[in-house]
Amino acid sequence: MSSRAAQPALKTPVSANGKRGGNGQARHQEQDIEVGLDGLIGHAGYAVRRFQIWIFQDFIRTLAAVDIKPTQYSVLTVIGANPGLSQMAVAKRLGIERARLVHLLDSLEDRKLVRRVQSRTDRRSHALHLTARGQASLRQFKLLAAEHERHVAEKIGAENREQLLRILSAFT
Amino acid sequence: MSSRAAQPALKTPVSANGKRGGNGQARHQEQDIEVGLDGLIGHAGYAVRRFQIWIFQDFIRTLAAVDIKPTQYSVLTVIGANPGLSQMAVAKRLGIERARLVHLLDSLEDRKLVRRVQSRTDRRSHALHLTARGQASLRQFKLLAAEHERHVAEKIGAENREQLLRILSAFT
DNA sequence: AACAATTGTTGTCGTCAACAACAATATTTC
DNA sequence: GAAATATTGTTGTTGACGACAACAATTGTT
Repeated sequence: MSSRAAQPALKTPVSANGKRGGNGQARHQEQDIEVGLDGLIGHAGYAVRRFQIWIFQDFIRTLAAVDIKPTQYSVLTVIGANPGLSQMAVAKRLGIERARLVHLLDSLEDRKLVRRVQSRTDRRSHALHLTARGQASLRQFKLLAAEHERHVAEKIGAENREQLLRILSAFT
Repeated sequence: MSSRAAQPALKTPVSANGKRGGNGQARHQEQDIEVGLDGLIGHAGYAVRRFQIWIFQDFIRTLAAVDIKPTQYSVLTVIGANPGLSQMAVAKRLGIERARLVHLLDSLEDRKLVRRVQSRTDRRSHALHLTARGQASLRQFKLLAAEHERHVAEKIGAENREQLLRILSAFT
């Protein structure tokens, strides 16, 4: 571990401020002081959560001009690769609830990127297709997404990114 | 569903066709058919998101008996390692908004795990401390969190987990 | 034909991030 | 030292999101 005690240490680098030379002048520099994470370091979940936040923010920023968020991109990509899928199938594949997918598709349909076509084989379900505009747009989105992916590579290193994809390939 | 789920996904995107009449009998087995992710594979963000969902669910499940969620655990850990921190400092360190931290601390204070002590050097701020009960509880939480971490190692492999932590160490 | 399951839809609830506004207090500036 | 500015904790609002529950229409099952 790094510097600080791993156990219930009552002393801490941060609170030193309170005891030390104790003149009443407390300048607000607490923010600069190193705050120990203790047990949090070594937790995969914490690192993954922080990384996921970063990566989503970069995706949103990179695709801000076209106003496409990660979930929307994933829906468009799956429909583009598998035209005619039902909403249930898309939801299942992406781990989205069908109730949520309804709103996502409403938005994408409003933007004329997706069409819900009544299925002839099952009148309950809708066959999902990209419109011509949706296909053209998706091509552009993919270019921007590739740029985002380059940002990731810059951030963590190209070979680290490869390793990451390999390690997490089971979750796709 | 659609008769033959559009296409065998991984192979040919049906794009060009669209009009292939041959739908025949529709058995509802679309769910079993492999749905291609196309461009989604190779996107770090997608894999990371799915993994993060899995890892949080396992954490919540593993610590369900003590009713501690990931964010609560991170707050307790940081306070335990750095007693006397202000709410602002904790929020900044963990990337939580201070508005959100208010509710988190309300809950933890109700459960007698944390105490907000009025700071003598800055009457605006609260010095955060674990109660005796909070310290004892945190020790138990850490044991359960370690068990969760073992689940992660089982899921992706111990050395893959190590690599992951190394790759993402910059985000902690 | 009666019953059960699936699909899309609507709605509610709880979590969470992102803001905005505010009172109390602290710091800075003149 | 007084006024202007900034920070801290708090409350509230908004919107995205997952988890559920209920429902009509339709399909599958017995």
